Amino acid sequence: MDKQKVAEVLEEMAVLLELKDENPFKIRAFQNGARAVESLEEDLEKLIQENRLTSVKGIGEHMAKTIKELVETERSKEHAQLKKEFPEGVLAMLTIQGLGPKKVKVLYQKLHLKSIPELEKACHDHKLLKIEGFGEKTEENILKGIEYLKKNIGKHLFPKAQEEAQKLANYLSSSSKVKHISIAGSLRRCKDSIKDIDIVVSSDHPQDVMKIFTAYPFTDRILAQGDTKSSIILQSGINVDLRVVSDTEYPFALLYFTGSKEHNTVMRGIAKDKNLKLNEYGLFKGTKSVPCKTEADIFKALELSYIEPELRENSGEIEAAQAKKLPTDLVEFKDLKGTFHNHTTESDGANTLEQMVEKAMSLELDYLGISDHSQAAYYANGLKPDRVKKQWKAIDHLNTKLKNFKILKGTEVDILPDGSLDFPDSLLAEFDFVIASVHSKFKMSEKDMTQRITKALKNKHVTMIGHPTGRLLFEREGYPVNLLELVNVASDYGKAMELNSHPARLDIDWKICKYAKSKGVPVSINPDAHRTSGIEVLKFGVGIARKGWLAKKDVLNTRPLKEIEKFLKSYH
DNA sequence: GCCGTTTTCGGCCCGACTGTTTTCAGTCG
Repeated sequence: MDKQKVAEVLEEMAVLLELKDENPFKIRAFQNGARAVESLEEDLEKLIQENRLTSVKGIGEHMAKTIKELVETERSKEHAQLKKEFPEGVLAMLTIQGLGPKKVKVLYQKLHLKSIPELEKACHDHKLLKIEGFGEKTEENILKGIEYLKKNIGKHLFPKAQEEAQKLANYLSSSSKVKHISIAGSLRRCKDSIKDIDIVVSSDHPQDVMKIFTAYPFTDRILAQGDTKSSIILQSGINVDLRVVSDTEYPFALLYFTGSKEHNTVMRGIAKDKNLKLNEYGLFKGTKSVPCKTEADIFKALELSYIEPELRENSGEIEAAQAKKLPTDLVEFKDLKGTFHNHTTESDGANTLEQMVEKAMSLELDYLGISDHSQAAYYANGLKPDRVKKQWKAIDHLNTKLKNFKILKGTEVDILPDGSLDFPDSLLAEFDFVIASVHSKFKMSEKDMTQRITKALKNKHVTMIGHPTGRLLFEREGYPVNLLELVNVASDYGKAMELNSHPARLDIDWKICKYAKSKGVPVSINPDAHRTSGIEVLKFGVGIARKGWLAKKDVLNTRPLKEIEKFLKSYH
């Protein structure tokens, strides 16, 4: 069992202990243990072999034994014992907003509710009112929470779907029967939430390819198997459609199955205007087909500039392609020269300043902005001014030792409910950059929230707003805020906007990126990294930025260090 | 359960909000 898996088991044990109403500090010990394992720099198996597990902070005798057991036998007796006490569905209830372990435990013990559907019915029948501590509002909120979960059922975050798709694509490519292969659909378009995986293959032996496909070892169920199309459900629960076509059909199939549906509809209309017919098999003039070897050829045949897959949402890209006004140099990962918004062990990060810097250097970045939390973020071990100054010293010291790399001193300062900031201006003035974020009091009216954030953005020391809507995909809606107005203010005051690259955030949304670009507001692609591997999520931010039509010049952190320092100086 | 320039027990990040109560428990960040 690998680190990630071990951490997940420990995390689940913490949840089960919570359900059992165990000592809260014991629960936290398991959570800490999980985090410690997950953020291990060293090889877990090596640590076990050399009997050094307990030397890791947060792992004691007991946890070390459990981890060893998990790695060596793939299971833990204690974990199995805990799981036996609560049915699966009871754990699932915890994913409902506003329902924690205490309430779930009562629902299970008093009403014998064992799953979300049972809970839903009980709410409709007003059975919860009988229990002390539960009222009408609670029932309403639970139902709302269930609604929200249902809305997102069967959807997956981009990285999860991407990983599964890539694994499967690699498996298929290893067959000599597969000539061309591409991941298509919403994954290829870099959408932030993915419903299923589409793969397009060209082959002279479609039946063989289908056999190989349905024999994929990580298949849970085969839904359909034909000569051109087969569908399976993976063990991870993701649906996969495979299309197999001939080599000549391949570019057309790829275009068609990349979509979007709306984009395809307009494309077919354009073909029709030229007396042509476009479908997944080809482009036809009467019964004669127009030969195209690549997607680019198809666009050319329709007198359009090439449209990158990320842009194919029918949101103006076809008109722009007709007018030859599409951005030609969409941002790429290699364009990023540095990045902001990174946490260290000073606040709630899992890795030290040194480790974060080392990672950034390995990604060939030239600068890294450190922005630990401010004092109001107690839960995240936010820094008081004296600790900020200590960190500055550490950064200064490390900077003198670094060649061709610079650490920028920043903060992720809390925006307090009245729009004021969690540090005095005198302190803010001394940071290289300031990210201002909302972490509290989400339930404000849109007007009040917009005012609150606007006030923060207007503070002359603030560089940008962090995760501007606070959304967590599939978990929580963002707070209500008028983003267009925020972008307008950013434009007026010469500020930047953050594109938080965390796959569950991807905040601001790609649609807002487009608006920011139109207003000349630079977008900063930030990782919001809480560990070294967290910096790698920048690639997802790049995907969203591309989707939002951002070219290299529209992204703040494609600028070289010298330019960035000049830009940041304007905030002093 | 983990930790300790406090060595074998006592402390472990805090505060706001909500909905339930009528003084507070549960949840969240």
